[in-house]
Amino acid sequence: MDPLSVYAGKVTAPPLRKDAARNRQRIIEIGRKLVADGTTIQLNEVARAASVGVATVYRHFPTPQALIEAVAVDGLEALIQAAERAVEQDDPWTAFRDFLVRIVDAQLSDAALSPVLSAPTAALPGTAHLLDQLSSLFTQLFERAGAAGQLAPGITLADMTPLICGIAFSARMHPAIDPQERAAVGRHYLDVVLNGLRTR
Amino acid sequence: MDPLSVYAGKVTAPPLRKDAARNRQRIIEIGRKLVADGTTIQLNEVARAASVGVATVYRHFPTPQALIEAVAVDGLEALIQAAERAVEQDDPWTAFRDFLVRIVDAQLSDAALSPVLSAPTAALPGTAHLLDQLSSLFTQLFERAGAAGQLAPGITLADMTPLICGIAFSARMHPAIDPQERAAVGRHYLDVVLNGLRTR
DNA sequence: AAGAAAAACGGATGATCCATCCGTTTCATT
DNA sequence: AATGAAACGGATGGATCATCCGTTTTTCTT
Repeated sequence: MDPLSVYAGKVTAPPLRKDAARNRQRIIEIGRKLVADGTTIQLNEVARAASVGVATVYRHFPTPQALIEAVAVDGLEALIQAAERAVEQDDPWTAFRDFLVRIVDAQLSDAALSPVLSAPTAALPGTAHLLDQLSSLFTQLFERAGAAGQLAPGITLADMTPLICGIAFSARMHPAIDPQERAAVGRHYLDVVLNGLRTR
Repeated sequence: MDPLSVYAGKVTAPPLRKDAARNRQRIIEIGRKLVADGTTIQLNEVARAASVGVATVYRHFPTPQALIEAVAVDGLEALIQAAERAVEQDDPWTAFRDFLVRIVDAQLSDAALSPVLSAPTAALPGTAHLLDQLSSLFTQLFERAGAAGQLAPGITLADMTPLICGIAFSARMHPAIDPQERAAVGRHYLDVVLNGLRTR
């Protein structure tokens, strides 16, 4: 039987070989460190730091962007869980607002998230799937808030991702040293935008 | 007499030699084209396109950032003029708002401006000077609006540059094709933020 | 457990990109 | 026209990128 047909259409790829899984994990770990430090990712350098051949890195992650996405997976899953909890919330506006607080905060504390959330297209299929889930949940939150008459007219779903990423961008640009303070700045900017977004 | 002492403290450098001025202009023209196209700037490539030696490019602009700043000069000067006109405006809020509209629009129509306005430090002394002028004029606009009681408490001068650049970032992220439409999106996002900023 | 097939590995290496250095040319000055 | 200073160009050494292929490791089969 052709392996291609076996996995065709599946999101889950065949399980990795033991050594491959180990190396992949090592690479991601190094990637996480580099992303956190704000260093621009160089795949050759990642290989050296992970004590792994260059080709191994390139096989797993053809581009730095792909590695960043792999690093972002945990954060994306956490956001999806938060969105799932939010859709359970009774009050549409509270659900909407709390989730936005969460997503801004996440972008500021996890440097891998911003590039993934603001990238037009994903490099890894796994990321695309997570982004789809997140997008679908967020759409619900947005439409519920809109249906409850809480959103000013003229605001569309397509505006939300840019606005959220713009807020994170602004907060990152603010000359705040300490992460705590930066989170507060992000929260502040979000409040400004939410004020502007809300029906008055 | 030591040339250093002659020019010490002056912003204006000794006039360029004829050939140097010509080459500098050529290089900037090519740079303008590349920036407009959104291409990442490679100094060797710029040299080739400008029919000039690599060293000539590096002598004038040690980094891509420096070339971008040179390209941005016209836009910066236009913004300074707009700010000067705005401080003449009678109504503090109108002056403030109109200038923000202008600066957002400028960032969206001139791709060289964003990196310069959001960069923490300038690569060329000329840019630093222009940014200082702009900053000083904007401070006046901001403080007048604040003194008129039009700004919500909690908003500081240090928030304004991040917020403005964030708005431009958001608009650039929006999936709008046509520049006209993108300008409208930027204007829209600015309205949202201004709503949130204003005392109610 | 042994052997074979498949999967993954590593790092040498050619290709590409970067930026400096220095011999030559052009310009301004007298 | 001569001289010194300023600017020029591009060859080139150094760094980074990413592929290719001979070797090793794992998994599967019998």
